This record gives sequence, C-alpha cells and structure tokens, in this order.
Amino acid sequence: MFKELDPILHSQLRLSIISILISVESAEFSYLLEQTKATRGNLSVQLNKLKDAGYISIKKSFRNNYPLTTCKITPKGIEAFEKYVEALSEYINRKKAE
Amino acid sequence: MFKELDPILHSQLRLSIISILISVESAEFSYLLEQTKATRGNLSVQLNKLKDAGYISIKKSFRNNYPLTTCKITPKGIEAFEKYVEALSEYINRKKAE
DNA sequence: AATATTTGGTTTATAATATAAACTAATTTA
DNA sequence: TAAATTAGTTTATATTATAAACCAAATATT
Repeated sequence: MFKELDPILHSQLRLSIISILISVESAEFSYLLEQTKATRGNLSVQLNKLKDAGYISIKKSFRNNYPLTTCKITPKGIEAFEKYVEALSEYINRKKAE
Repeated sequence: MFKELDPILHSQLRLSIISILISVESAEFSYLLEQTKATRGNLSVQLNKLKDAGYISIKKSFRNNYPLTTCKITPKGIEAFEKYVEALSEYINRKKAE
C-alpha cells in the first residue's frame, strides 16, 4: 500500500529548498531566492516551516551592514528527505497490482 | 533550475490514483477506495479533478443493480504522469550546485 | 540634509486545496 | 415497513501555498 508522503516535504517550494540544501554546505537567502524563483515572502514562510520541523537550521547575521540569513540542512532533514524519496518511489515505480 | 510540478498530480491521493491506474487496464471505485484508504468523498472529488484535467476517463454503469464507477487513465494522463516523474527526478537526483 | 531607493527580509491577507462530514438515492434485509 | 447497506455526491471546514503589503536599516540622490 502507499506510504505517507511527509507533508512538510510534499510542497514544491519546500522540496526545492531541501533539494538545494542537501547538495551544498549551506545557502544564503538570496541564493535560494534566485534558484527557486520564489517571492521573498513565500521563501521566508517556507524556510520557517522547515525550521519549525527541525529540518533546517537558520543563522542570522550581518554582512556589509545588511542582514544575512544562512540556511543549512540538519541530520533530521536529511533523514526526512531520504524517507520521502523512498516513499515516493513507491508511487512512481509501482509494481503491477497484487 | 526546477521544473514545475504539475499541481494536478502533486497531491498524495491523486498521485496514488494515477499510480494505480497506470498499472492496470481499469479500476473500480471500490478498488481505488480499498487501495488508497481514502474516504469515499475525497476519492470522488479527486477522481473528478483528474477527469476534468483529462487525465482519466470515468464510466458509470450498473452491476447487480448498483452503480459502478470504472476509471481508466487516458493518453494525456500517461503523458502527464511521465512528465511529472521526470520533473520530480530533478528535485530528487539533483546534481551539485553549478 | 531631507527625500528617495535599495537591500533583506517578515507579517498578514487571500485564494486554492485537501479532506471529512453530511447528504442522497436506490437496494436489500429483517 | 423500517433499518441497514451499497455506492456514491455535495458541501463545509480546516489547512496550505502564495503574493501583497509592510518594515527597518543602509545607501544614493537632489
């Protein structure tokens, strides 16, 4: 039968974010903005959801006097992503009906 | 960059339905109900959305005096599913940042 | 030196979605 | 004939995703 698809990850923008973060050490807000083509508001909201879920950590600092938001995936986030991918493969590579 | 994930398919229940229909000739309402564990109402709504999108066809008939709803994926549905899977793979098997 | 613009976001309002609850209609059983 | 079952549909609600509006500080413009 079908496994649950983690609703935190089953969202286009949040999946994009995690997909990026899993392949880099860390990423800045502006980089994620550019890569995902999201609006700043939407990106901000979805980053916070990922943080609330414990899937990413967010560090706020300053650079050249401007705020700088840096994001990094957590071990929990990596695990959730791997689990999500595995669950998805059930939907995508489904075997013939039993 | 990330391709769009067809919102019609990027839904757990509708993806389950399509995933089933792609592997069988056709499926009855009750079979989909059992396989997806959805409620009847939810299943009914999502089947109609898939039909409205032209991804499945729905045949209504009778068997033993009871209504019988039979669903079948369309060529358009197959194409959409394949495109969705391809787009998804971009999120899942992402290469290192350029 | 005041005003406008840009940077880097957050908060809030709105529109869309998923889902379950309530409903329907016909049929069968008690 | 009343209750229960089958096979769904419709409607209401709660959640989400998203964009619009907002904010504060820094820099540029007149």
